[in-house]
Amino acid sequence: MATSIKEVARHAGVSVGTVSNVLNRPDRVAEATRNRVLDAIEHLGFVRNDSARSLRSGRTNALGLIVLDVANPFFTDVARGVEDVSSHTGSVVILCNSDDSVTKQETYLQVLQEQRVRGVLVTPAHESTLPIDALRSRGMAVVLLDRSGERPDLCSVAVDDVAGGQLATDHLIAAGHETFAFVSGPLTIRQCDDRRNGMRRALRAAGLRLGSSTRDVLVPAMNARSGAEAARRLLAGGRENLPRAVLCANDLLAMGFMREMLRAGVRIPEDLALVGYDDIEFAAASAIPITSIRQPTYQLGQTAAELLLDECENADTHAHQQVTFQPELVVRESSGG
Amino acid sequence: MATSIKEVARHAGVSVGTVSNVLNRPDRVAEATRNRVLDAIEHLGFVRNDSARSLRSGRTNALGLIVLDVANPFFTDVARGVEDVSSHTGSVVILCNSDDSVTKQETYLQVLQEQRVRGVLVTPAHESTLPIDALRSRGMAVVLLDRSGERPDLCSVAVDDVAGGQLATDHLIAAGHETFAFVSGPLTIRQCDDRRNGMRRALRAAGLRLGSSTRDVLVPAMNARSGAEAARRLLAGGRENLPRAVLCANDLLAMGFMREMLRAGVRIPEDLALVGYDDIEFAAASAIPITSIRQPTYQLGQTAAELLLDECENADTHAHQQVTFQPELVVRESSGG
DNA sequence: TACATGTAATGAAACGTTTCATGCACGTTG
DNA sequence: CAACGTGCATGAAACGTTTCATTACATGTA
Repeated sequence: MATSIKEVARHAGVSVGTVSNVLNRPDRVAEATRNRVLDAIEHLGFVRNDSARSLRSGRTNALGLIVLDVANPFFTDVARGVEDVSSHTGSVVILCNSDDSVTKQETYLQVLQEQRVRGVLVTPAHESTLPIDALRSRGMAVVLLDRSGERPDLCSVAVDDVAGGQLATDHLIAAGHETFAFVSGPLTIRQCDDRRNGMRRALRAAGLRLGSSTRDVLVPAMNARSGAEAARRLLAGGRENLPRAVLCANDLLAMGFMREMLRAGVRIPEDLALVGYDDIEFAAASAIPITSIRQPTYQLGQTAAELLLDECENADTHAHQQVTFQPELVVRESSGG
Repeated sequence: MATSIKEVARHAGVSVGTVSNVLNRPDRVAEATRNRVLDAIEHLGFVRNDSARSLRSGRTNALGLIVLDVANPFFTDVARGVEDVSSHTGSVVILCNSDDSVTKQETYLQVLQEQRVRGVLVTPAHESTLPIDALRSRGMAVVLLDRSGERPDLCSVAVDDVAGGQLATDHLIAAGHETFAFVSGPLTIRQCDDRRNGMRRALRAAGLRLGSSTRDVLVPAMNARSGAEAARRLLAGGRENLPRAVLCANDLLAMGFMREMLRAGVRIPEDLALVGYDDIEFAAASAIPITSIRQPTYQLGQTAAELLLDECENADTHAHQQVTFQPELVVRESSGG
């Protein structure tokens, strides 16, 4: 079907070895010969067969990326960072959504091994333990995404969610507020738990008694609908008992929360200051722009890809790193500017 | 390095052919032998080498997906649809962002050919002509994404943007409005142009004179910032000259537009009815929920992947299809409910 | 007993590369 | 003139599978 190196060789009147050299070490071939080969390639429309290439050489130029769900803007940006880095090195990204399912994750790991990818970037599914040593022994590098240094013999890249929670809360404390609430999905989600801990740490540091100054409002999901539910629950306790400052575990929650509060006549930020998390594009575009915590998601992907590629290229000199990025406070109207 | 079929064969005391049969046609191998081989595979931690597999068989199980940018929620959902379908058939998706650059697109097409992917799903970069016949002649199936049937000998999947513009406008006309504006990015973007044409068609059908009843507000980008700019430009013409109904070419524009209008004291929908496009998640979550046009993005990806796989599997019976999905109006507060 | 039938397993060729030891033709040096 | 580099090109082996013609053996039938 497709033309092979052999046909090119025949057409150019050289041996296959020479064609391979033209492709891989053009400087070792005399100019006249090289041109003859290049003409033949052009003329026949020859395209290298990467399967043969990597079968023989033992290395592919593909990377695996396993995320929970690309439809989540967080992972989308990460994916973009990964793809940009790897495209610069001529590598190719195989995209996998695990949907936080251990089964899917394992299936994909198997497939990626069969593909003999050079390495995988993986956000481990909830509660799963990656068979990292088994992967390693098959020559696959592994970098953890969005999980901080659980193992020192591994590269990982994450954002410090405790610091983020703290940052947001410090901002609210500085504005003089004294009663707080944390609106969040289940605390079994690591991000939620970390952000909550950051909040509590900030409150303690400010000398506030946790029991009386703050409360948690836990809802089942991390979307706008759940945010609205949280607002209704607080409103049910009576207008006079509302907290003065609220931190939501992500921006979707904050948007739903805000809408419900406004509808009930609560003024933001005058009556209640609000801070979200993630700084998605829409946080700035909403009717009352939302103060939020920005994470360097794109950079997260970039860095992870760079670490992985370094581990592949320079296996001997490579030093495993646990990179933790610091989040950033973006102040907007919802918290009083 | 990695253990091969040969070692498995030796360990199980059979020939390599038998191991291959256990892997590919287990029913042709006697149970006792099969178990012996499976044990050996388990014991040695053998993982098939897909490079060798596809070199020999001439077919891979990889698909190429070239989009303009996965960071765009539209393409993210499409990608999700593609990935779900292909994972069911054990295929793998190679993700490529062309950033609407012809050069990048060509680079990726080259790489995908080298990978000998079974086919590509591609949103062609602006103004580019795909070398479809060349791809075909190398055995690669092609399905166009988000471009409607330009060629009858090709599968394509798209959403009818003209119908969408019409749908949105009919809704505004039905509400009794008589002065309109279309807020949009450059009309060189096909989606913008199509949606505008749909709008004009609806206006004409309602017997309105285009020249006096509607105007275009064109801004450089399709984001919230540009939406705000469009609003300021209209406000500069005097409050009394504002249109009564506005269609924005996407929801981000609509969000920025709305914010600026609210800030200027224009009431939505009382003073001005607003309709967006795309129905992104945040359209519903915004302070005044935005009426929008929903597109079946996930389904778009699914269908495209299915068409591609059918073209690969059943090359002989496959009939090329140009699928056009119909968009849907989602009415919310911003247009008066 | 001889023969056909069917089931299992075998062994080697082939896929398209890369790699490496080898060969050849020159020119240079002692 | 012999010996030796140097620069290019060659040809065959190897990578790990799949595939297929062939063999081996057991069972059933005439």
